[in-house]
Amino acid sequence: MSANFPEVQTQSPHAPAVHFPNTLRHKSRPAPLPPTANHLLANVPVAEYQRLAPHLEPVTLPSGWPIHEVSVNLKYALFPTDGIFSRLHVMEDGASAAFALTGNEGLVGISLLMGGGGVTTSRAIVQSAGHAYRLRADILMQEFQRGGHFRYLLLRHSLALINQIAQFIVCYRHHSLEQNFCRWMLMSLDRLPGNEIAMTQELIANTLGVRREGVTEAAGRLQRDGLIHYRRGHITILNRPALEQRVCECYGVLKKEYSHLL
Amino acid sequence: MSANFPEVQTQSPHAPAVHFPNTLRHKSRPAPLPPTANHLLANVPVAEYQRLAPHLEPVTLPSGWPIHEVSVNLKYALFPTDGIFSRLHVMEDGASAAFALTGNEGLVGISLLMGGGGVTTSRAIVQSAGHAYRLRADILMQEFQRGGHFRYLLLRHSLALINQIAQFIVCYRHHSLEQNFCRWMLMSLDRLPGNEIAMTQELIANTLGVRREGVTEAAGRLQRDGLIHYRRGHITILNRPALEQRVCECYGVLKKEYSHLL
DNA sequence: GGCGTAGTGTGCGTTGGCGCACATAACAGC
DNA sequence: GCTGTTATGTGCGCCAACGCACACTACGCC
Repeated sequence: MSANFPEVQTQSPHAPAVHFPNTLRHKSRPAPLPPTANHLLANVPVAEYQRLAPHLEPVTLPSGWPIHEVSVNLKYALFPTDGIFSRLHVMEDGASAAFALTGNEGLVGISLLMGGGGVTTSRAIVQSAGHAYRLRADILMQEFQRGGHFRYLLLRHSLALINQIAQFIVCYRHHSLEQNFCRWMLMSLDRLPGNEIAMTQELIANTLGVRREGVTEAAGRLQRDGLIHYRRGHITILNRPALEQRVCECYGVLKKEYSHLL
Repeated sequence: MSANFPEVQTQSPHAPAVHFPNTLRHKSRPAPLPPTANHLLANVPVAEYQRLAPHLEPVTLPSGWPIHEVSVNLKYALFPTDGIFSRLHVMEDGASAAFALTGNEGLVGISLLMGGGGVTTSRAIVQSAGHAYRLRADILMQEFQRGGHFRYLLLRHSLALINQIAQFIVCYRHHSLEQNFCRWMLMSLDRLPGNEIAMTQELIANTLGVRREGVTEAAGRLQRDGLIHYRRGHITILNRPALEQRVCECYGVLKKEYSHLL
């Protein structure tokens, strides 16, 4: 719990337990990446960047860390440099589904920009450990109000987010569990350095909003066909082209949308 | 096809045929509603409103009218005063699902604001005939850039839209066809004057991303239980409280979110 | 190096929604 | 009123995903 982490903002004092194996902190080295590893920050003009830079504080985010719960007031926005961040909509009975997945192409904390006062309506967690730079809400807003290129970038990213969520809708609605799973793996892979994803099938199931056993079966099929290999909590992609063959169109659409951002 | 209508912007010259029975134009009287019947416009401060007012052109929108297709450049944003507007994400094979439903609380044409250059990634159609005021893209952008309260309202609405789509995700994922259907009816009803919705089961099925027969069955059950009555293309809600009993939590969540906007 | 827990495998029966193929009925236009 | 079209009703078989129950096993920890 070093001061490096963004303040945890939980609604209830009895938030679901989240595990932070000590090893994780060893595995992930101190952030070697500059803020410009984040595509948004990288594209901010120098004049604007110089105003922001002093306020960018590096944070290390271990896998499973809850960035924020529902109905909290955000104090910071996060600009990831590596790792993956997942936004989940959770229902009363605990059922959930991810509606967005963000890496170093975006930011977490949209509701700050959009006049929501930073009040969240969803849960955000660290899907894959990584690093980010956090920016105080007031500094973010101040720069956003100035209306330079920074604002353009943030709005443009918000639009991409809307499109991503809309695509998730049809994907969840019309495609099979296996296709959802393939899309999720490829999207994750695009935001990770290697070809391995560290995540339990249970968590994947929560992310996709399906049964854990369903993930087991799909993963089993894909392993049998030699596309992936997995062991407790780790998926290794062996044959990415074959995976792209098997995924639904949604992956391609989202990837194209993402490329437009650059 | 009076000049009153917003210019139709189709990608292909062979867009799917849309029917406009002449009667529809008779049923819907000439727009008696002022621009301020739209909640966004109603809340703009006078000084800003006076800049916009000269550019607001009334349009009449018949049921089924395609506001825009995918991949077109929007020339106008629409501020509805009545009627319902539905945004659909369509896939290659034609399968679709609505990801948002907008009445006089919002606007259609978000992508103009968000730096997308008004290039759409979805289809928008008129679900229930109504009226709107259209605003030229350049005027909209100009006022948006000024950064007054108008911009705040537009951003706030965009956030509500994001939350709406996210809620749709879990609703589609975890709730039954019948619950989706009930939610859709209640949301539509909230945006309509009477207690009748004019829409065929075929179109409802496209909106919800399910089979037409599934809608027939669900509607049959609800009619048998006395909650609704329907005839070719018309649903009348007879027992709204019972419907609210039967709908999933999503309706309540969305309604609450919407009330925050006011 | 054993122990316990968290993660995974498997096998049911159940079911909601799909796809297809028609039958039937309501309404619009003449 | 007649007629053609468009909307709705119904009955299949089928299958993906569910819910539950209970193995099994890998790995982290002491």
